[in-house]
Amino acid sequence: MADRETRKKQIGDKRRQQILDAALDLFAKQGYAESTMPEIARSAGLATGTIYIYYPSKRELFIAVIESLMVVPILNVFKNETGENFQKTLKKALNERLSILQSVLLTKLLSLIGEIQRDAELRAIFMEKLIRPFLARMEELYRARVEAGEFRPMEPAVTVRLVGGMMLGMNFLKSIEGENSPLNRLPQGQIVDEMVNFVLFGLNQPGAKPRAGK
Amino acid sequence: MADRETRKKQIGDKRRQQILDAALDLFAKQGYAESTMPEIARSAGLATGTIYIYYPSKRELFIAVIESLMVVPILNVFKNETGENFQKTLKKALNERLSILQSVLLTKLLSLIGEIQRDAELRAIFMEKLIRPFLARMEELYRARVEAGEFRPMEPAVTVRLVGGMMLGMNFLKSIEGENSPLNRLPQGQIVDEMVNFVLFGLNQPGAKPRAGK
Amino acid sequence: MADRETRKKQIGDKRRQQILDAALDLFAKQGYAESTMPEIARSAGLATGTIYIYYPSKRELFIAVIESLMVVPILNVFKNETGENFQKTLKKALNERLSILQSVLLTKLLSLIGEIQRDAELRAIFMEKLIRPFLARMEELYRARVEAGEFRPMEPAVTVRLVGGMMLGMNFLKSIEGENSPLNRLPQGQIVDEMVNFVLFGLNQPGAKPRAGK
Amino acid sequence: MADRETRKKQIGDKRRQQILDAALDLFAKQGYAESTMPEIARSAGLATGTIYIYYPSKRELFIAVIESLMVVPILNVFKNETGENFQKTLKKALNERLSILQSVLLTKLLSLIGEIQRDAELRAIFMEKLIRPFLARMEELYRARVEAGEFRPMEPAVTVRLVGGMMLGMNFLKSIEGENSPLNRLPQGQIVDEMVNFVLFGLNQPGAKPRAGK
DNA sequence: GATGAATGAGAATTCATTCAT
DNA sequence: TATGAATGAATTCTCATTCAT
Repeated sequence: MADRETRKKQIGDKRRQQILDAALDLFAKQGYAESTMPEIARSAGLATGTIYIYYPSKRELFIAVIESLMVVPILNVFKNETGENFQKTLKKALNERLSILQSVLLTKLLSLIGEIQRDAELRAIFMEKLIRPFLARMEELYRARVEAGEFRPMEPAVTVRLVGGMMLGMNFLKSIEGENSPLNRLPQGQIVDEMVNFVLFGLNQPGAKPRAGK
Repeated sequence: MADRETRKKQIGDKRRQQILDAALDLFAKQGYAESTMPEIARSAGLATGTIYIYYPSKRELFIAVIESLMVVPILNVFKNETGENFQKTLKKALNERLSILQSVLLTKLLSLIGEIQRDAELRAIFMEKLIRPFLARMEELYRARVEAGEFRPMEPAVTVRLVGGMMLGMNFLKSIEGENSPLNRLPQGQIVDEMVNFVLFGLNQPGAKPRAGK
Repeated sequence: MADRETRKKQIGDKRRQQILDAALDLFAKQGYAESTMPEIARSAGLATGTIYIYYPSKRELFIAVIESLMVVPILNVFKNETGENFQKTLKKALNERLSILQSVLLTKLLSLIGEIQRDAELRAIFMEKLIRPFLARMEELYRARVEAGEFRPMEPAVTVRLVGGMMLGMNFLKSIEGENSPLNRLPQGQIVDEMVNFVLFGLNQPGAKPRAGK
Repeated sequence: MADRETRKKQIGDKRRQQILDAALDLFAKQGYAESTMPEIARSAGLATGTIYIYYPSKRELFIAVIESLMVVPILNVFKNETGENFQKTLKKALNERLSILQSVLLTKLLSLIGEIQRDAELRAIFMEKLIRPFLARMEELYRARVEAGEFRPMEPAVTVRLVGGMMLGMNFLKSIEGENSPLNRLPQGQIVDEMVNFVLFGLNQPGAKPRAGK
């Protein structure tokens, strides 16, 4: 039977994954250039040469690693939200999925942003597979809300980059602050509440009278 | 006289700057590991050995480069704003200083974020010299506005990371999108308007009736 | 019965030959070091490991390849020639057998001469199995002709190396010139005629009066 | 003054030569693939990395080595010979220059013939710089002798390859026989005499009556 | 101070050989 | 027997750093 074949393929897939996992860890922790093939191999529990059976070069391995990050569940942050009380729904959704934004994967991705940005091929992959779909999905949702009369009409290109950037940027700050970030000392519920309120209503104190001119 | 001394020192400073400039350029364009000392030297118009007169090692040079970025005028984004019509003042300020956020320096800094993040010493410098002052300055301004009754009281730690992250994140998106970013096709005035309105009032359409719960 | 045994042996011989053929091809085309075992295996339609069942190492395989070349029909170039009109006989013989000298095998052998020369063991095999018998055979024939009064008596050691070297050297030149060799544009009959005439009578124009000494 | 520059250049040339010498020795003794860069460096009294300052890769070094062999004084074997007693002149010339054919350089060249033959670029260099000029020079001399009525008219393309091949081939045989070659036990004068006589008059015993046909 | 040739440790990659299946 | 994935020693090449000039 093709049992033998199947088994072989499975082992191959397993090896590939083994290597990918080890490589992602090391690349994220030490950067691309500072991670050596023997190191990756050791970390994957394999011999150096074995990696080359599955990935023809360090660069190809890196590309595979980056591509594996592109399926990051970031896109799921915006699943279709059509609850009735929109504010509540949003909070619920964010509460459920904020962790996605703070996932290990996203942190690893951020740590490799430099390498991605500097390499044309990687940048293209990153744009096509992650950034564009992410922004497109946001824009779609935003437009729907505007049509529903719930959101103010703004330039969508700006809006999605403001909100999307906010999510990425906040996560980046949290990630670089590490353990010490005050965000770690606040209950997630509160953070989500503040986020939602900020996104919906801004910083403005509604009753505030515009300051008088001189 | 100490004229000789002075002259010497000036030449030294000039050399140091020459090297720093060349190194920053290359590090930002190619990353730390991919930039070689001979390359940096050539780009600075010097011989390889000369660099070692001013910086004891490639790593020290990198640290100096990163430190040179820490004086980035980012902090000036929030100079004291106490105009009377607060919204107008903010717009004026942002219009003047948005370019700071889109400065070449910030782009270079972003491209080296990975290297900074992975190195404890650099991360500490980055936090102390840039992130913390930046967030502290924002927090101070925010608190003042809250006391003035202009801003809603929120948890300041969250607020500043939302707004600060938004600014960084939007800039990052713009930078990674490159030429193709739609933001490049909008007049800066409009972008600033949208930003300010978003920060002040959020996405919410004021008149919208909250959707009825089931 | 030993039928099973016989069958096994036949398969073994076939495998051995398969491998030998593939290896000879590759070694000749790319050299020893540049030919890899997986490559040889693929070219033989076998798995890498299978080669090691029949040859214990790459080196042993190479030796076997070289030995297989030692049975090259070069020796037959000088089968017993005792026709009556000696010149005619020689031409006929050469016409029949010149192709031997231009055989693919000899070309392959020449391309591996370097490897053979540099390895003491291979050099010994080459000398014992090919060069010495070849020269010995020539010498024997030459001596017979001298005794028959047909050839001038010369130092046989020199004579055979002159004539043998001529045949090898001409073939080498033709082989390295490849397609472009003018020899390819002459009819073989003419070449043989010229060769025989040269070997028998040299370059000298019979009637030429020796130039007067000073 | 440009003294400094000159000095530098001289050192560079010296290094280049040092490396070339060591590389030629090793390549000839062990072959291209079997000679390692550290080995070559050690043999040249330098560090491995130093070689790469002067030759960008092992292959380039090899090409330089082969090119250095192309100036081999082989071409001088046929300097213009126009003495009056042609036979004497030839003997004298060969006596003086036979050593050229047996030079170390030619031996080294022969040992690398395989590598040259298998590499298109090297083969082209070899043909252009050595084989073609060598054959052309011979042809020119041969034609002159024919016109002078001293040599029989034959097809020059064949003649030069016969005589040239003879010289190469005899040398090759001597080289592969090594110490044991009987040629080493004969006085060079005798060898030259035999060569010249063979080339001029062939093997034929002048008085021999052609054997009767059947 | 300035130079850049020299160094050699360290990295990526290859491939003969082994061995579990 | 036959297979081909796994191994790791060996090879080429790079580059931070040193130091004689």
